[in-house]
Amino acid sequence: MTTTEIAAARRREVIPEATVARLPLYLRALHTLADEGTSTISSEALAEAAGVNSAKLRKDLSHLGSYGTRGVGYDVAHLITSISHELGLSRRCSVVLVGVGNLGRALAGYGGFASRGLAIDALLDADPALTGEQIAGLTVRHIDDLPEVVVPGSIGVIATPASAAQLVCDLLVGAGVTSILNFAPTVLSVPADVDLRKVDLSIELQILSFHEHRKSLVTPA
Amino acid sequence: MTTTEIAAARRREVIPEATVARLPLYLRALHTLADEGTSTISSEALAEAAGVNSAKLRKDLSHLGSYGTRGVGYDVAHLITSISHELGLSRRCSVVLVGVGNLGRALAGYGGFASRGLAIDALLDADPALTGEQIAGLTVRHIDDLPEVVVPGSIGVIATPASAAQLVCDLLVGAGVTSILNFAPTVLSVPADVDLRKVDLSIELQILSFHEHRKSLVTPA
DNA sequence: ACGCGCTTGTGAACGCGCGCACAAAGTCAG
DNA sequence: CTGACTTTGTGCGCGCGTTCACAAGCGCGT
Ligand SMILES: NC(=O)c1ccc[n+]([C@@H]2O[C@H](COP(=O)([O-])OP(=O)(O)OC[C@H]3O[C@@H](n4cnc5c(N)ncnc54)[C@H](O)[C@@H]3O)[C@@H](O)[C@H]2O)c1
Ligand SMILES: NC(=O)c1ccc[n+]([C@@H]2O[C@H](COP(=O)([O-])OP(=O)(O)OC[C@H]3O[C@@H](n4cnc5c(N)ncnc54)[C@H](O)[C@@H]3O)[C@@H](O)[C@H]2O)c1
Repeated sequence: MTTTEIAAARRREVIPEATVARLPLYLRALHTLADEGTSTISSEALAEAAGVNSAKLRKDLSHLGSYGTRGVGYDVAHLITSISHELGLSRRCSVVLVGVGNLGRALAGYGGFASRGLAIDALLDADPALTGEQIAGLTVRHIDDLPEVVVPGSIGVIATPASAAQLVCDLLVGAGVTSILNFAPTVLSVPADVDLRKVDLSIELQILSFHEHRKSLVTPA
Repeated sequence: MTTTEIAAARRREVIPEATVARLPLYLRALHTLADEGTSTISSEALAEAAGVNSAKLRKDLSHLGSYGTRGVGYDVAHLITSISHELGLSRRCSVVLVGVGNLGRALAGYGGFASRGLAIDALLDADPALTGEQIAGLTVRHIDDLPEVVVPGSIGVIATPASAAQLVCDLLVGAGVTSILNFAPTVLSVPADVDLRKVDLSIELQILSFHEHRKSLVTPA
């Protein structure tokens, strides 16, 4: 890290969580725009492409300290660099996936991560029958090898059954992982310094089910 | 729907979106408790199991109009019935999945939905080579058959490449679907009366990447 | 050089959700 | 029956996030 970057990090205020969650959205829209040859874009147009309010977009970008030009808009290439750097995607980010079942295989074979600086670097499973198998160019290793594949900054992904999730989570934390994405439908407990996010498909469907149910109540068949 | 239910729906206030998102969490914890033979539980204990604040839990449940007993707690079985009904899970909810690729297959083979009143009823794909194939007890049908498999109240799931997502989305809306879950990394536009939720794994990883990057800044190696 | 029109950046108001803390309400023992 | 204990239901204040609306800033045409 250069001294310039350190200074920039100090100067920069803390970025609101809600903003962080939208930066990847902007980044995707910007990549699309760049591919189309667009070099400059207004907050209005970019907000439209990202599906958000333009004032919100401007406020979000202002947190980055990346300045647009009044009367013109934002420089697409500069914004991509700026957001990528802020998200830590400039230097490739290592991802360790635990649980190579139905979901794990789909994730391992997915190309959408690598294209944005994220790459799955290791596949782990407790099933001896799976270790050694080649999936998407990676060799499945035994869960006991976890400490060997974790490097500082690694992100852990849990795709095991719910019953094994807390155990695997503890192993990850023990190996030094401080950022975990959990697909198992369980509440996991982690130390305060570990970031834990979850993706729960059942919950998403149940939320939709709720609204569908509500619609059927106000509009009785 | 009985007149009692209509009356209940009228009496019940509108439930905050944040509460709706937590009901499935409570429901899961309650099912676990019921399986263990617990018949009564305090808000404190249930909140612990669901990983939320107990005051928040009580406020959430108060929206349901389901009353606990002071000094005792909540009746587990009654709460399960009450939440399930509120989420519209009492009568089975039909799910139509479009796009039987890596992710679509994983979803189709997943048993976690059916166990909670949600069941995938139809698999659709545009690839003629896939139509007729049996997956998880269902026959893959051609996307052109969409109108035939959609019933009132169906939930649509999009697991196609991003390039086809808006097209598929329009087809779903055209067929009468008003609740859609999208896995493709694109912004979709839908009429105002359609509920659209998205699950974006890349975004989750990028958010974790951001925090990991931040940690490395304040603790320079 | 200068003003016109466009776009950014942000001040301020609003609404929502969270969590503390407590009164009301019910249980249970004696 | 009474009193002590337990747990619910909620009033209230706080902080975050969203949005409107506008002043400040910049480029461009003339
Ligand atoms: N498949 C889906 O579409 C889907 C959808 C929603 C949620 N999920 C959740 O994602 C998780 C994985 O789902 P799946 O369908 O891939 O399950 P799966 O049973 O197909 O795969 C689980 C894998 O985890 C491995 N495993 C078990 N214990 C382990 C341990 N202690 N350490 C390492 N690996 C271990 C198993 O060997 C297996 O390969 C589950 O928690 C499931 O509830 C899956
Ligand atoms: N695989 C993953 O782990 C993963 C992770 C994150 C996001 N996603 C997203 O989920 C989506 C699906 O991913 P995937 O890996 O399963 O892709 P995939 O290419 O394996 O499967 C896509 C399927 O959609 C079908 N399809 C294409 N156009 C269609 C149309 N117009 N109508 C109906 N079906 C059509 C294809 O025939 C194919 O079977 C993609 O948008 C991807 O970005 C996938």
